[in-house]
Amino acid sequence: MTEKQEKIVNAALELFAREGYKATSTSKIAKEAGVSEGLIFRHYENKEGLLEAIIQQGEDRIKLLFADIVLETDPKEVIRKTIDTFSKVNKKPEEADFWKLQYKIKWETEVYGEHKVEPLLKALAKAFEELGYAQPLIEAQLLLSTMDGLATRFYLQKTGFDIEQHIELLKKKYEL
Amino acid sequence: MTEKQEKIVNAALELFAREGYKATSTSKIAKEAGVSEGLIFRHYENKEGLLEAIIQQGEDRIKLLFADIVLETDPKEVIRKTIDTFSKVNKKPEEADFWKLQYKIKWETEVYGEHKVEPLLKALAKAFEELGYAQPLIEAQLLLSTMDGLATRFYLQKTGFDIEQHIELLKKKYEL
Amino acid sequence: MTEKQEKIVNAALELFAREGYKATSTSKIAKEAGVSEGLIFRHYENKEGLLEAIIQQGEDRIKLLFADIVLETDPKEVIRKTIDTFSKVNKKPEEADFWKLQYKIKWETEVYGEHKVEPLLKALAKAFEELGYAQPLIEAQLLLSTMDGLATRFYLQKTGFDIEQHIELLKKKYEL
Amino acid sequence: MTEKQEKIVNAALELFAREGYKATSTSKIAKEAGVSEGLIFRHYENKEGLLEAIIQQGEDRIKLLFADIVLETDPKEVIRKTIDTFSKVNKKPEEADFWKLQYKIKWETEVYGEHKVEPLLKALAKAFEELGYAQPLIEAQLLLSTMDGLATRFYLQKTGFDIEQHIELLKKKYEL
DNA sequence: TATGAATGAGACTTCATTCAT
DNA sequence: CATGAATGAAGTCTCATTCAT
Repeated sequence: MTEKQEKIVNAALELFAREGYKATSTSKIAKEAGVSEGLIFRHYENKEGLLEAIIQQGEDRIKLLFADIVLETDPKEVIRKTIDTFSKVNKKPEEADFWKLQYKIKWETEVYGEHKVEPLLKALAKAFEELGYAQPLIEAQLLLSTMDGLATRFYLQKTGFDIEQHIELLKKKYEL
Repeated sequence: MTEKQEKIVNAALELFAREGYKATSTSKIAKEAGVSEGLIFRHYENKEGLLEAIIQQGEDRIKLLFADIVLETDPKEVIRKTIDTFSKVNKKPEEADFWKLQYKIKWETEVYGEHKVEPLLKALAKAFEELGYAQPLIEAQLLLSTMDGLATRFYLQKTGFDIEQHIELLKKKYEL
Repeated sequence: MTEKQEKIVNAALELFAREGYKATSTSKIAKEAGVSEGLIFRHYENKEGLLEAIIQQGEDRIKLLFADIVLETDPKEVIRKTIDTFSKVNKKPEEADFWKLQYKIKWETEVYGEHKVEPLLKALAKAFEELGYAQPLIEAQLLLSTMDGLATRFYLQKTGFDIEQHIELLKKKYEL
Repeated sequence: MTEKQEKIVNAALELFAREGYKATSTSKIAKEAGVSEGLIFRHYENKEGLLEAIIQQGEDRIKLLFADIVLETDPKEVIRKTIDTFSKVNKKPEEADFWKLQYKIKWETEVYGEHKVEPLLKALAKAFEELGYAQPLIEAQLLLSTMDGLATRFYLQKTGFDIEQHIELLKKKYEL
């Protein structure tokens, strides 16, 4: 990846996250990246190709994040790490765009991206099972949904939404 | 609202919900509505104006839905009704577009629309307080977030996502 | 066909004939026609659609020209009229663009457009047969090819190429 | 001419012949030739320069082909050789692109290239004169036009156009 | 010699919006 | 009220060409 290529990806990531994929023009991306518009297409063929490259990057990053959790054996630890990873990640402001895009893009592409969280879901379900929960899979899905919902608020509700308290409450509910 | 006006709104609602606001052209709306493109602008001045009209309609409808809950005095009933209203509404296929748009538009406009749920949030918080929960407001927000997250999955995860089971589990957690 | 539509077609015809289809930009057409570029696409969907409309027009016109010949019963008349129609047509300067395009477009689209001359070919073959020529179909094809070749020179050879003399010679060869 | 230069010319020849000059991008040529795009411009300055080089090559080749005919003294032989050369050349499939381009390029550049056939034309006219034809120059031009027309069909009419029969008929007409 | 990143102009096309009818 | 022709700006993408390496 050349230097300019990186600039393109960064600019696109920021703009897609802020304004949305459709609402971001390639000329805006080029201007923001300080690059000629044509270069985008030399490297990515398509505006969509650019998006896909960014999404792919995201997927790799997510897998990396979850790898640690999936290998964990203590069930309580699995749940705790899941919640913590999620909360930690959202707090790094320099990665905010990246994560916001992951949520936003779901609604623009209408692809939920189940497979991305599949390993995590399985690990969570197993953990809940070991802890004796009645419906471990549903339980796991519910937890992930709750965190999805919290993220939505976190990213869209401008006025100080303090996610920390919700995280704490959530942990208490799972006796962590 | 004339007959044609209604056709416009319905077509726009469906298309905005399915394809997104930005991705829906006024010409597509006109074609879908069986109306000339110019007519849209006679009635709504703007594409944005059309969206606002639809959002306004939505707000009215949501207020109506919640009015009943807000007046409820039994705290457990408040929580139960909140969950049930949400689950009932998502199940009516003829209203699916309407609700989907509510979720989708948040991400396109980056406006969470806090005020829409404010009364419901207050009622829930009061209910949790009366039931002796330690952090009633956080508790209320967490519940709403969970339902937001469930809706996201419901609307975006194509392969049979059975929301019913999650609803049941959720109720159990609140001892309903 | 509205007034502006006609202007578009005329400008396109002229430019396609002069510069070629590929080498003519829609913006040039719009400018030449005194019309906004967008209008071209409202009426023709595509640059290609515009070309097709023009070609279709041509086909209709050609059919009309040939209709007369095909109905002729005297075999010598059939051949004479074929040659004369061809020579007359090429001489009208206001139609030059139209005919030039017919020839030029063959090479850009790589479609010979056999079907266009099929009825004429049949009529010629029948005429040659009645006149006792040994290979009437080949004879007919050869005549048409000769006229194709003459047209090529006529349209491309800038310095005075006097087609009249060739026509006369051709007629003599068929004893007309 | 280096090896890569040859690859460029060959690729360009094929693409220009198949798709046309305007419709062939330098990037397509580079890809087809297995060469970097920049190299084309190191060797030819221009896309147009590349075309001219190819055309020049063609001219040399044509002169070579005709040299033999021009030196012939027997008038009937001149005519026969002209027709045969033309028919032989079109039958070699590995040279098809080369010849097709000669025809095609006329229409894209609107240059008939009279000078290329001038010596041949003169030789033919002389032959017809010696054979006592009334209008030897017109006669010569007519013959060349016929062959032009046949070539057009040969190159553009996909469904089996058997040029052999036309050649035979043509010869008969000149009592060869 | 050869590459391939980079560019700027311009290609085709879509879009929201206006306006005469 | 309603149409649909018309527009100008902007959108995505392609292209010939340049240049540092």
